[in-house]
Amino acid sequence: MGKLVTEMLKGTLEGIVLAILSGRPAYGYEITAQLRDQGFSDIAEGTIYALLVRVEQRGLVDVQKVPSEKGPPRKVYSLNDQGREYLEEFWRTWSFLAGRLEQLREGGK
Amino acid sequence: MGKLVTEMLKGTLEGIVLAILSGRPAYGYEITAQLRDQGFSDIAEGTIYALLVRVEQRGLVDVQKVPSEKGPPRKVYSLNDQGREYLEEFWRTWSFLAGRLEQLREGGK
DNA sequence: TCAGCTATTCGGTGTTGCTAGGTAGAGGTA
DNA sequence: TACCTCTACCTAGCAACACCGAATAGCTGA
Repeated sequence: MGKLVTEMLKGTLEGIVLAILSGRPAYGYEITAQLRDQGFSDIAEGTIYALLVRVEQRGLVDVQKVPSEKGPPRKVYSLNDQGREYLEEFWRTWSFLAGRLEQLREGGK
Repeated sequence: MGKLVTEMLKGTLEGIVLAILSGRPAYGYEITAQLRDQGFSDIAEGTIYALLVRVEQRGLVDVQKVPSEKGPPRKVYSLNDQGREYLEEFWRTWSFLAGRLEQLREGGK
């Protein structure tokens, strides 16, 4: 996709990644691949790693280093309680925004 | 609301404003007030004006200066054909993103 | 005259995703 | 050995965007 998605991802990508982690723990490389499979075709790897560092520093996730058979050790992230709380807040905010936009879309027809 | 909304608005606020303009022409001050009424309580005025300048420079809107009875002349913006096309693209992108997030939300339960 | 509302503009800041590299481990091939 | 490929992570510099704070300007009513 294009620049539109890029701008929209600002603020939502974080929630997306946390939502993925709420399902099960995962590591950066894996998350990137998963997102690409799901249609976010041009997500940059660096973006995900930087994002994971940020959420870790904010204490939303726990990290565990796990050796890989195929390369350098993986940093496996898992959502902790604080992260789960934050994710709920994210969903509330998202619902608000999505509601407004839905309304605007209806009105515009 | 908080920082979450601020970050989410990046990329979507533009579409929101264009969607408002697709209903009828409007000027900056009016748009700001309307957004605040609709729940975007802490939208900064400066943000809207800057956004309007951007979309004007990209040729998505036409501008007309109209005298006001209550203050300085208003700059009334109206969506043109190019803007209408762009707005459709915006909705497509939004739908994609909203779909992905909806799916994630379901899965996370 | 001065406060208050309307209406627009601008400079500086922080956050965020992208670009474009680099580092490093393990396996396969010539 | 030398080289390539895949896995896996990291980093510096950049552009876009929303916010903050302040300034400017026109009009009205106390």
